[in-house]
Parts: sequence; C-alpha cells; structure tokens
Amino acid sequence: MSTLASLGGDLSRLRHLNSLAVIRALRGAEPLTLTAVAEQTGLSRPSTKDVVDQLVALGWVVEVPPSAGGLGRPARRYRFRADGGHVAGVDIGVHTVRAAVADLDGNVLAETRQTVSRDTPVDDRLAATFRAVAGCLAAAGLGQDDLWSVSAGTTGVVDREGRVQISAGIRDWAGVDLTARLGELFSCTVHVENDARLAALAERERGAAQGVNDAVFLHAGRRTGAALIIGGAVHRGFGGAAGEVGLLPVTHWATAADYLHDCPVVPADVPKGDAARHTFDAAREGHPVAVAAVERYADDLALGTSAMVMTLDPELVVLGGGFSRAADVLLPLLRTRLEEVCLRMPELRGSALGEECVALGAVGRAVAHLDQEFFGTGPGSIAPPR
Amino acid sequence: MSTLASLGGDLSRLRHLNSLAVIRALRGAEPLTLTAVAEQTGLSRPSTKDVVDQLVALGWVVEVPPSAGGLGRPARRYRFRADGGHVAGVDIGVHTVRAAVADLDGNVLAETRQTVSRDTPVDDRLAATFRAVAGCLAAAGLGQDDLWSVSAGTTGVVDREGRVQISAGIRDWAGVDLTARLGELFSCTVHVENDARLAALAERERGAAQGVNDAVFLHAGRRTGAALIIGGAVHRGFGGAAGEVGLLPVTHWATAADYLHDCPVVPADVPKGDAARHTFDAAREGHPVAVAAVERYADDLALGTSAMVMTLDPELVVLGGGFSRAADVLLPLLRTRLEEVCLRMPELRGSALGEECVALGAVGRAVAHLDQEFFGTGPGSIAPPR
DNA sequence: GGATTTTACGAAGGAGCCCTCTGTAAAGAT
DNA sequence: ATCTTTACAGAGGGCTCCTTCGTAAAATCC
Repeated sequence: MSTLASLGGDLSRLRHLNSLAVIRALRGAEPLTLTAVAEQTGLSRPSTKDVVDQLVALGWVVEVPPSAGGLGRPARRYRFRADGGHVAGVDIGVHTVRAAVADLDGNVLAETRQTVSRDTPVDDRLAATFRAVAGCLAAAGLGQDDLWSVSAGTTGVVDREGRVQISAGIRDWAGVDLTARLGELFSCTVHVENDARLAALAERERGAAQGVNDAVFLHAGRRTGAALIIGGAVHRGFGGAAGEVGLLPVTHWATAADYLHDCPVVPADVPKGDAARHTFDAAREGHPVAVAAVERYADDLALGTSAMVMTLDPELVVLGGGFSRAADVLLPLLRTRLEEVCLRMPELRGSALGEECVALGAVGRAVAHLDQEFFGTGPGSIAPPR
Repeated sequence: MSTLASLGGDLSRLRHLNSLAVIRALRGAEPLTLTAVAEQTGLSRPSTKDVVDQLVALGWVVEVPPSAGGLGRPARRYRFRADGGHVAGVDIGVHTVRAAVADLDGNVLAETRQTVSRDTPVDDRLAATFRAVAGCLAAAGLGQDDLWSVSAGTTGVVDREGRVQISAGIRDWAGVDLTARLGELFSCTVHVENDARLAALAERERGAAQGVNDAVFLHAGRRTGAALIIGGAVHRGFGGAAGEVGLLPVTHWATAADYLHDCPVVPADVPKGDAARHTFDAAREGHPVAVAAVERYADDLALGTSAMVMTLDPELVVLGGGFSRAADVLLPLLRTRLEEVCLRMPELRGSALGEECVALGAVGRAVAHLDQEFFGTGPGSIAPPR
C-alpha cells in the first residue's frame, strides 16, 4: 500500500521529512540563520546543521554572507536556491498569448506577449506560444535548459490529459492535444489547464483570494466563465468542466457580454476589444442606455453566479477578467442581485491582478508540479537539482 | 509552525508514524500475522514486532489464537481492538429519531428508533434522542461509559459550531445549540451536522458512492435536499449551507414533493408518510395522473440538480432519501432531463442504503473524529484507550 | 515414527539519526 | 582590555530501525 509506506519507514525517512521541513522554512523567506531554522522546524541546532549541510551539498540551499550589525557572533545565513531552476506559465488566449518566466519560488522574472486572432491556425498559435516563452527566457538571460516545467492555460474545457474538448473562442482548437503539442516544443514537462482555473489559482496565491479556502472566481470579459476554489485547491471536476455553468443555455453567459459590446453608446469605429470600456464609462456618467446594458449584463452574470454560490456556499466571490476594471460599476449591481437569492451572502471582491493573471496562475501551477516532484511528502529521498 | 513541526521531528516521531501505519494495516481487516503487517507497512519483522508489542501494551491491539491448518510454525496473529470503544450516530428527523451504536471500525451493533412529530417540543425531541441511544447501548450490552463520541445529523442548516440556523421541518428547531444541548445529555464529545451531508458520507463510505471523489447526493423524500462530496470529503461550505440549492425559490424544492403527496390517485385515508408510495405505484402501472405528478416532481428535482452538476462536474449523482425506493421510476426521468442540459452527463445511481443512512453517516463521522483524535498524523504520541 | 521442509520466533550486533551538554569563537558593549 | 551576547563545533549517549543468525513448531515425506 503506497498510503501505508508513505507514512512511516526507515530512519532515512525521518531525515527526509526533516529536510522537507527545513526547505519549507527556507522557501520564500529571507535568508535564515541556523537558529531561526531550528526554531521553525522544532529540530535541535546540531541536527538542523546536519540537514542544512546536506541540502547545501545537494545544491538546494546556499550560504549567503552574514548580516552585519547584530549583537554577538554573526550567524551564518542560508537561503533556498529558488534561482536554481525556472518555470514558464503561458496564457494561450483568443487574441493574445502571454508568457511569464519565474524562479522556483514563483518570482516572475520576465513577461511577454504575442498577438494572435481567433482565426490564427493552430500551428501558428503554438509557434506564437513558443516565441512568447523564448522572449521571456531571453529577457531573463536564460536558456531552454533552465526551464524545468511549463504550464499553459487556455479557453475551453480541457480534460485531465490536456486535450481541448470544447472551445468557444478559438478556431479549430477543440480536439487539439495541447500537452502533446507543447511537449514537442519544450524539452521539459508540460501541463495544460483551463484558463479561468489558473486565474483563480493566481488570485488564491497572490491576489484577492489569499488564504480563502472556498471561493468562486468569475471571469468577466469578452468571454464569460468561472472557476472554483474548494478546500484551498482549484476544483477541476471529473471531466474538467467544473464551473462551466456558462455553457448552460439558461445562464445566457455566451451572449452576456454582447449587451456591453453592442451598446448604442459605443462609437462605430471602436474596435471590439475597447467597446465594453466605453459602455462602462457611459454608465458611470449615468447614461441611461449604458446603465441598462450594464444592468442586463449583471443580471446574466448574477444568474449563473447564484447557482454556484447556492451550491457551494463559498466564503468569497472574486470578479476577475477584463471587466474587473469596471468592478466599481459591476460589484454593486452583482451584490444587489445575489443578495436577493442568497441564503448567506458571500464576500464580493474585484480581482487584485491584471491581465497577466492566467499566466501567473500557470506559473503557480508549474511551481506546484515541481514542488510535488522534488519536495513531495511521499517516500524517497530528496534528489539533487538537475 | 504547526505545519512544519507536524512534518519531521524526533525519533519518537518516526515510531509514532510507524505505529499509525501498523494500526492502519490492522484496521478493519482480518487478524494479521506479524509477517503480513511487516509486508504491508514496509517495516522489518523485528521492528514490526516492537511496534505491535507496544500497541498491545497500550491496549490498542490484542493477540488472537493462531489459525490452524497452515504450513510451518503457526504465526501469532493480532487484531485492532475495535471493540475497545464505541460511538453513536443519531438521525434527529422530523418524524423519527434513529440511533445506531457501532465499534471503532464502524461496525453497527444495534439500531433503534423513536417516533416524534414535527411539533414535538425541543426538550422532548432531545429526550427521545437520548432514549434512542440508550436503547442501542442496552441492546448491545454497553453502558454510557463505553461511548466515546456521538455524532448527530438533523434537518436544516447547521453551522460550524453545531447550532441550527434554519430548519424547514422541525418546529422551534432554529436557534437550538444542538452541540451544547446534546453535550449535556452525553458525557463524551458531541458533533452535529446537516443530515443530508451525513447520508452522503454514508453513501461514500459504504453505499453507492464508494471510491468516488466527486459526487452529488440528492435527498429525495418528504423534504428535498442535497449534499456534496468533493475531493472525497463532504463539503460544508463556509456557512454550512453548501448544497442548499433547494432554498432558492426558483428550484421549487420546498414544494416539489407536494406533487406526489397531493396526487388525486392517493386515497384520502392514507397517512402523509405513505402517500408518495401510492403515487409511484400508480405511475408504474401507467396511471396518467400519477405519471404527470412524478414527471413534474422530476422536473423540479432536475432543475436544482442541474445547477449543482454544472457547477461541480461530478462523477456521480446518487438519488437517496425515502423516494430512492422509487428509483426505478425516478432515475430514467431524471436522466432524461439532466442529459438535456449537462455538458458531461454524470453517472446516476440509486442509494444503496436504507432509511438508516443518516445514522450510518453519523457513525462514520464519529469514528472519523475519534480517528483524528487518537490516530491523527499530527505531532504527539499514541495515547492508551480510556 | 523419524527426517525433511516450511514458516515463524527471538536475540545479537550494527548503523543512522537526533538529542543534550560542553567548550570555543567572534562580534558589540562597557 | 574585559564583559556580555550569540553562534559554532564536537563529544557522548539514547533510540529506532535493519540485517543476520540460531531456535522452535507445525505439516509433509519416506
């Protein structure tokens, strides 16, 4: 039984667990002294030294110069080598492909974008994805070999193996085995996920949903979608379709954004990407036609949201996506409509992240995969970095 | 940091983890030989003996006579002392209070019921609860002191602390601090949960949802409700209202069962508890009025269900509650309606358990609480049973 | 019925990991 | 220059696990 063997074991198992505890103490924090690590892990100082020395020998931890100014003998300081490896997060959208490269702590080093269109052929879209990542690597002074893991997010229903099952926005996208196709482009492991779910992950890790265990994330933009955070983790659903209430005809999510795009207040020469902004601006100034359009949009958004809220009773609903810049207009409307039907009204917040949130979530997912691989709680010992 | 300290630690920590592994190997299984335990845990035979001896000394494990008939020297056999302690699970319903008493492995030793009504005063209902448990204890030859934990399920929204927030069915039930009130009656720890969630837990542990990680449980009976299993665990929601889509007016769940109760095919002198059965029977024989009633009921049930299914994309939907005896009639109707709207149709099954499922789930919850207390993975050592 | 085979028990010896304790080293404070 | 504070480094010891070996108790074979 793997579940039994992963519990106890050898004496080396204890060292393994203590090594993980030390790494967790060192991750993402300022460089720590041995005493500080010992306090956090509960280990004795000599044992801490032993473990840290071993991690230094493996290459996961490096010593940094001691900090001056303190009382007593200066303590040696150590930090996790987050720059020992890197990950890429990609957002393969309808009109834009965004990429971000980060270190093992998720610190973003570079971001780039490539412009595409809904009719860009599959091969070209994949090539643009590769260029976006390559641009990040160049900007960060890294090579392909420094990349240990790549995560990608895209619109549509993505199954467990990373195949696009359904895609509302991108031409010829359904049926593409993204994990395989991207795997040909990159020499490291590749994972693929629905974009809204990665955006939700980003909000949970570094956005509006930090520390929240149960949240609904709304992607309100030219497309309308949703994702769920349950028990602190992103929920996929059995077929990867969790949160896709927008595909139910009764929610009208497929056409909800048209109220904003096709509003008469939008000048005729405005490109579709900017249309909604005009409507929101006009609504802010009280233009009745624009206000009505925004209200009808909020009606549609609230209907699908209420189904998720009633199902899950979340702590928080995050309004994300491009329209989250109009949260000042949308949130009050959404709140009113939800309060009418909700048993217990969840908190309602606008997104704290910008347009890169899917790429950021992809970075987080890639880091999580590496964490599992190198620092998982399972049996085995800690391997040296490549 | 508790999360760090719970990872590694002392040498005693290793022994603790290995003890847990041994206990898990012994739990719920036939008595095992030392060699068998060693194989399952991955420990060496001498270490296994050491750990088992220690557990025997503590009182958690007992030796049983060796089995005859094998080749070679007969091996000593050991088993977990599931009968060292006991739990009670209670279902405090509108018309009936059911109780079950089980050992630490969840094996039910006795079941009883008490009849109440929707207007039974709170104190009397609590007294009936106590009588139901006392009856179980007597039937199993146990005393109050043998009870280590009690879990109760009841209708309505129950908050994290075990207070009834909203109750549709039971008079004066809202506002009752059930954990505190039951705590006065029993000398052990008491936990309270929504009844549908406990029924779902029972289906997951020993019913139709075994091994399923994401499922929706429908309670279809005189009351209509639902509960969710997400990631293998029952989902509460932030305010304990997860799955209460039935409280949304648009679902019509509050009145859905009336189609069945008030159907003209039901003879006038039939008590309300049996009315639905007549309607289902008539529908089976093709009586048009009854068929129409069942179809309207299925319509309402499907609407709320579709919201949950679209939100969660579960692997399975379980039809439980009193009407699950009419699963042969209801499931096809429900399937047709869900297939119309569902992106990916989940599997659909009738409940595998009877009317005791809430009490069974409560037993499971009580056992889980004790497991956490005695055999949790957290720091500390294994304490002797009381 | 005795020898053989099979399986399990029990004790001894050894290695790894962590702890406590003690003395030494390096900085600022007096 | 000395004292105080903080950290480093090593020694010694205890606990837990592993491997190895000889012994014990059953069924099987001749």
